[in-house]
Amino acid sequence: MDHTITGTLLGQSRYGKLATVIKDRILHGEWQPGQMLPSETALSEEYGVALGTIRQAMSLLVQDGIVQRLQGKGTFVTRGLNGASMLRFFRFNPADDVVTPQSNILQTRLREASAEERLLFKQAEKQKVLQFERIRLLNDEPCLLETIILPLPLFGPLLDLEPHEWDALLYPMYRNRCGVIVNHAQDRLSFSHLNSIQARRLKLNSGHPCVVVERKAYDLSNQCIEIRTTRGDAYSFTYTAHVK
Amino acid sequence: MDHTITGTLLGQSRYGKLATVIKDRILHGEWQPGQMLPSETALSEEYGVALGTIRQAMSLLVQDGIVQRLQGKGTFVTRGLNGASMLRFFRFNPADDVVTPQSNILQTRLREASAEERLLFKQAEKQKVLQFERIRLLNDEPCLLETIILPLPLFGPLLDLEPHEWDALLYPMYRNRCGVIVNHAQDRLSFSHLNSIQARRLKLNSGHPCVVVERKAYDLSNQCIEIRTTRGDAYSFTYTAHVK
DNA sequence: GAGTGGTCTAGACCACGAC
DNA sequence: TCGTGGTCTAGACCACTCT
Repeated sequence: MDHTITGTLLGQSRYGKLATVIKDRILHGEWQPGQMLPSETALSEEYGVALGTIRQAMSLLVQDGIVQRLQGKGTFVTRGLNGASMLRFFRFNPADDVVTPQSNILQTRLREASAEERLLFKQAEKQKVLQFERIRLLNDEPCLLETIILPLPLFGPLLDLEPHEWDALLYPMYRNRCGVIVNHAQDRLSFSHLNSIQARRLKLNSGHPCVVVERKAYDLSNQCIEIRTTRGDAYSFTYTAHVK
Repeated sequence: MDHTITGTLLGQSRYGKLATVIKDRILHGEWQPGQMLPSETALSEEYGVALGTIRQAMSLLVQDGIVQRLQGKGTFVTRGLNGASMLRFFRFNPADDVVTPQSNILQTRLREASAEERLLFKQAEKQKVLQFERIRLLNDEPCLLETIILPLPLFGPLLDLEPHEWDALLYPMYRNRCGVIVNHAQDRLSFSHLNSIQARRLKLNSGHPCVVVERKAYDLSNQCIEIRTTRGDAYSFTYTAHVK
């Protein structure tokens, strides 16, 4: 195979070009999530570069979170985020952290995408989005209320699901049913109050203080594939950030 | 000079040992913040290792935030955090971000360190701490209320200062007056309400919702050197976090 | 033992900054 | 022009995993 790196990608080092080329091959599905990439030596021969150059390219992909390297085993395409739970912003149960909360899908509806959503999702004109709400429960007590918006036609396979067919963890479900890998996300936190409907669902009083987490999730190619708004009791809010 | 890397640091790669050795030399003040380290070739000769090995050691120090490398210029010891402002958690003025808020020192007092503080600061028995409050203002309007605790004798040079002699930015002041470099910090966010004293100082009502940021700041050797608690209007709170 | 990534070497040349 | 870090090569050996 002639995968020789040409000079078409200007302004980059050789390993930079290699990284983007290999990334493209992954995005085109040449190697599926969880699968092993060719070994360093194989790639260095295929591209006609030194081992060290391949290694530098690979370390870029590791930084991007696109591949994962394991000594003695190989280099593997990432499976993306899985838990990435909103619970990391809240502390509902001081005792156990490892619990996966239950999930209740409340209602799903199909609607036209707004202008802003079409822009984020890079949708064509008059495309639709799938919007639904769900409640997450710990020990049968509601703790988080989520509104989730997904672009069509990418998430078409979810249209026919009954509420009880949804998994408790959405991101692995996106991968299995729609082939979508969630690679990273952006969370915006702010403070607000629950309206009466939200309050009833969380078994709190109307006007109760809450923290709002607005998440935009992206796939391997930096395409936004989910908009999620999560509300939880402000008194349960706790978050730890590391500065530089 | 015989700086040959011996086998005394077990379980590490050669560049790992080199990194800790060079880090120690920095911590012992051999090269001051802002100064240039010896070049790669000089270090490789001094330690009798290949250039690439020095480079790997250096990239570890870059990751640690201890040095900064500039092509064509050299490798420099970090000057640490400077602004690192609490304003990044709040949005008081949609227009301008670049403004440095004014600073008002309210009161300073010397007191015994609590057990927890002695532990964090690694203080000897019966050491004291310097505690003070300050208000930060934007356009002459108070926006943040801070309580700051510093260990003695490290921060002794600040004991004799009059309130007006304090700088608006504390971290550069720590460096200049006490030789303390703030390298990283841990912020813990939660939600609460202002008591009557806090409310009066922020010109808000008692019981007004607020966000509390509890910060622990550390120097180059991972020693905690400041405990800071900041309160601000919850309605001005906004924070963006990147997930993986 | 065969195959993987991790470490290390001893060179070479390039890109950038300062003088 | 010189010194700096950045890139690249073509080897070698080590540590780990699987079978």
